[in-house]
Amino acid sequence: SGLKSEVAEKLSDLNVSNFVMTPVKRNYAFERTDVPIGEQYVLKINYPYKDPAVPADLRGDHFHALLGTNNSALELFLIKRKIKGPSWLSISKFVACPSTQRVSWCKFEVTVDSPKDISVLMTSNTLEVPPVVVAAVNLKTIINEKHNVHEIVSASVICCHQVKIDTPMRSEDWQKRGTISHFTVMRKLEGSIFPIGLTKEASDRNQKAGSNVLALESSERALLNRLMIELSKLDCDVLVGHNISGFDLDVLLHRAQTCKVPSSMWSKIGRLRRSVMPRLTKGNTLYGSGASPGIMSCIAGRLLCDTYLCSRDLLREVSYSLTQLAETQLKKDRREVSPHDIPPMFQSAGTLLKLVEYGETDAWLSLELMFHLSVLPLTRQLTNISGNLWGKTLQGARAQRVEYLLLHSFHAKKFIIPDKFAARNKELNSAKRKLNADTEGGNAADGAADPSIDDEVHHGDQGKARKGPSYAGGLVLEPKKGLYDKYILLLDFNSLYPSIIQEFNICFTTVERSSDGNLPNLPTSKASGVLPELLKSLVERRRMVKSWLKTASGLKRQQFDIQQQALKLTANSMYGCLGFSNSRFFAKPLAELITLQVRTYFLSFRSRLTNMYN
DNA sequence: GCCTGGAGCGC
DNA sequence: AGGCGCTCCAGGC
Repeated sequence: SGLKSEVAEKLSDLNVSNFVMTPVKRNYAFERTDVPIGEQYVLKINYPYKDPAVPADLRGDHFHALLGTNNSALELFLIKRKIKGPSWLSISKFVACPSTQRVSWCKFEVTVDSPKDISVLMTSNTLEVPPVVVAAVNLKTIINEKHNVHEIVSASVICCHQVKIDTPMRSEDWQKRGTISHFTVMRKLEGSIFPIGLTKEASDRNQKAGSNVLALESSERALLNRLMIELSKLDCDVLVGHNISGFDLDVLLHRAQTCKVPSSMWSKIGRLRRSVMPRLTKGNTLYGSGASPGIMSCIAGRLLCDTYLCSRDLLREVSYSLTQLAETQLKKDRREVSPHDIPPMFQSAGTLLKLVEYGETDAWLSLELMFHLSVLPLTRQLTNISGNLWGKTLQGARAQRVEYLLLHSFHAKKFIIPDKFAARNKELNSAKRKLNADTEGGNAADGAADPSIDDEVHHGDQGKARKGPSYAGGLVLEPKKGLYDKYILLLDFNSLYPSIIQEFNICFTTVERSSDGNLPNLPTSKASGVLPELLKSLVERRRMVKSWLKTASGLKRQQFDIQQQALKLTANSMYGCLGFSNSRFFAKPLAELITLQVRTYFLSFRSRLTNMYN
């Protein structure tokens, strides 16, 4: 037909030679006004990722919108293969990779031709969840005054070889003999030697342990090399540390760079072979905002658990320092060592062995904190519910969890899903940038503020300019002052917002949005929307798990408890993302409609109560 | 005395 | 890199 030949022509203009086109039936229900709502025939185009992407704003005589032009390969893979978090996969066809062509440090690497050769194993319920290897890392550094940087003098690792990810681990579970190993690698200060007796002590310890538990190196470079070799031997699945993403990894990779550690060494911090060090600092310089994308790419293939960030998320404390948390959470004393305390410790073997002890203790405390908070089972559950990446859940990324939950749900019901950056906003933003640049570069004496900028600050639906609320939320009644000494009734609704969404069938698919963005009407359609169905299934799953919880005991019970918490958390997170202007599923009219129903319901509930009890 | 914005808590 | 509602407080005018 005309459409096919037009598309074929446009694709060959882009040098895309190998493509497949199929007419398919798909639904659309999102915010683009140039795409009709409801079911229709669309042309699905497939071609390899090696070829360039089609510009999202490309139009033709036979088509007037393009969607999904810029989807990431990873997202497409997870959504289309219906992979929801860590699970057993079955790979039907693969070839083992010859050692010369490997891209990873993995013991076993395969190449798969088509994503369709990979599918979630349906019979996986009967399979045991495999344990993972967790390595806790702690660096001790001194400060180089001249360059104002940290230099590493010692690195300690505590490794736990049999960590369960489906149930919490009690101390006696993970502290079992034979499942834990430890080592510290230390170096001497520049231009000096190790204190007398240290070398002997180290070799004694190593002999007694039957392995290298204390390695002494002559330079920072040698220390880093040794650390990488030991870490690659452990080949851990999870790296853990207190503020590891804000400090240890950053220092480690910067020092590897400065000391010219070869890439064949430093890249063993992750599971991907790399030859060039990525840009380590990029954008987020804010303290406590997690590791930079460059750092994260270095540890690809391993999960990162920062107990400082986890504690901030899961606990309510005055301070989240390891010392404070060790005291309040673990009931343990911790000795604080600042970088300035360290150089004097090099004067005697005794104090230097203390430094080894402090390093290993810190790694241990961070590990213990991770188990104490059940970080791995909880984040794994959340990830299995939403179907995102476990590593992202470990970094927080709540909005992304909801995004994946909805991506999976809508894809399963044959909906075209919204693009990551709506083409409309992109055009708008770039146009605005251009406008600003023109104003600045042009006549600065003009003085008058650009009305479009002003406009954005006040309305502020998108962007960081938003300060005040953009729509009405919950209703708070004026309290009636006085002393109530007879009865005080506390009423708590079960998941109020999710219940309202279900009760009034509020969904992208059911609510008709007006083009001016005004408050829409309640849906009249009987057919259940995707959001209400999704919430219903989450609530049902939770009810089920809670019923198992009643009769279970021990580890099983804790496992169910974590699962039901995760289900509740997921259901309750969804509304927040509807009102989040940077969300891919941002739909202010829906969020507004939900809060309106909550207010209306609340007022009618109050009048029923006052009628009943006067 | 009035207004505004940020912090911090609540759901 | 969920939302809004409310109180308190500091600071500018």
